[in-house]
Amino acid sequence: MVAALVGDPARANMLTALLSGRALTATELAQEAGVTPQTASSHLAKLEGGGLVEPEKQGRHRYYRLADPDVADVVEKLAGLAARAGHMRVRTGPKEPELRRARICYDHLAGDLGVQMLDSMTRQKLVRRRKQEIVLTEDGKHFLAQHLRISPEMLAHPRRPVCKACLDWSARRHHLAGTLGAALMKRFTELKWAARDATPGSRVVNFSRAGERHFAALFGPAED
Amino acid sequence: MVAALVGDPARANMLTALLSGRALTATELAQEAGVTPQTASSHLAKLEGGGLVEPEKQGRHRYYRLADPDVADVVEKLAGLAARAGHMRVRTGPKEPELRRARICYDHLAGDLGVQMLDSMTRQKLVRRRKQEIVLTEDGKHFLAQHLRISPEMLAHPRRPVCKACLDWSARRHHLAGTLGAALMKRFTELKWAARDATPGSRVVNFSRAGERHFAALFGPAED
DNA sequence: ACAATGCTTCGGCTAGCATCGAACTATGAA
DNA sequence: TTCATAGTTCGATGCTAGCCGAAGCATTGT
Repeated sequence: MVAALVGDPARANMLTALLSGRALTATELAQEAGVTPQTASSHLAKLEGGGLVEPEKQGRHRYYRLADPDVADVVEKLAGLAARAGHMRVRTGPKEPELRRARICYDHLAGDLGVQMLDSMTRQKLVRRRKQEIVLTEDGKHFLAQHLRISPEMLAHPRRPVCKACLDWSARRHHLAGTLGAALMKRFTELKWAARDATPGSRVVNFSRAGERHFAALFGPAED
Repeated sequence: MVAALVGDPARANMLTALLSGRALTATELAQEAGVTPQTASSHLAKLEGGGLVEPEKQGRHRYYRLADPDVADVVEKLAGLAARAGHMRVRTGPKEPELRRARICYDHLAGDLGVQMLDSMTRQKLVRRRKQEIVLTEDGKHFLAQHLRISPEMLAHPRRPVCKACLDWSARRHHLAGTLGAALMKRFTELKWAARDATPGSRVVNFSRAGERHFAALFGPAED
């Protein structure tokens, strides 16, 4: 029975954490639920079996998201009933705004700006996307060479792809990984458009005023 | 947690039995759930504590009914999800055929006829569906104005969408909610095509002979 | 190659809870 | 009153399922 799945407190916590629409890793969900990773793994297997969540593998991470809007709808309504019965749940607030905006994911740009960049590149036909696959177009090569002094040779690597879609945890969209994603981040740093936060262990990326302007000129959001 | 209450099979059976809107006695619910009266009593106390059901004492009987339409809605949607996951409930036999055929879901039409209507509207291109989203087409606006005297202005609402997919519990498909779903049901009632069952608390919708004919003319099933 | 990280599987422990038998209260009928 | 029926409370039992420690894969990074 599906309701039994939602009934367990640990699983309920996971589902409410996923209500934001973001995809979360198994360990993050374990923390949200306050259980060890082993336990969380078991819960997630059950949720998946019940069709409530869907996994997406990404490297050695496993991102989970709600399977479909109906599930979110039911979980919300259930939470509503629970609230009315006096059983209010603590609301998870927005954690760190600057972390959502721009951060390092491995070696490339993630967060809202990372997502915006990939969106813009797609719109400008610098890359072509088909499902998870991304390829650099001829236009894209010219664009990179002209504006950022990035040549195709710099992107060659025996084992790593040039372009790769990487799931973003703050926005629930993809951003650009691969050697191109890394090269772009490296160039932004060299040009002093952006720098990783000084705090050790922090993944936040701070853009300078000028950097933000230049970035927007190249990869600004869609204008409606 | 409220979901845990619905999670237990015995309690879930009781709640689905109550979905008809009728009030049932404790012993009847015990039979529905397939447990002894003692066990049922304990379950009912819990459901009452969680605000899901409300008792009404009458002589030496205790009638239980669902506490309010929101509860019915959540239980239905939960059952819908369960059905989709293949974990179809054993007990969900055609207990009440007329309930499966046509009933009120908040303020719009649900059940087989509700699903059929949305299907037909999609097929006739009166609405366009993209995933969960439904939009009224120009054809649809003309159709509504011509056959049902429903104008787009009547559907405007600051916060409520015109069209919305709502998961149906008996059929495991979607039917039409939103201001359009409500307006259609209202018009059916005004035209005396259909009327809510007289039994207090019942959610059954009865179509008249003529009403059924008119409905079929507009939203009849696909002919193969 | 090796180590580190993310996640899963396995085994055993434990707590919670659904279940029922038996006894108790309350309403209604003779 | 006495009996019958509806429903509850109590106590004992047994099963399920959540939980964690330890160990096993898989992927990535040095």
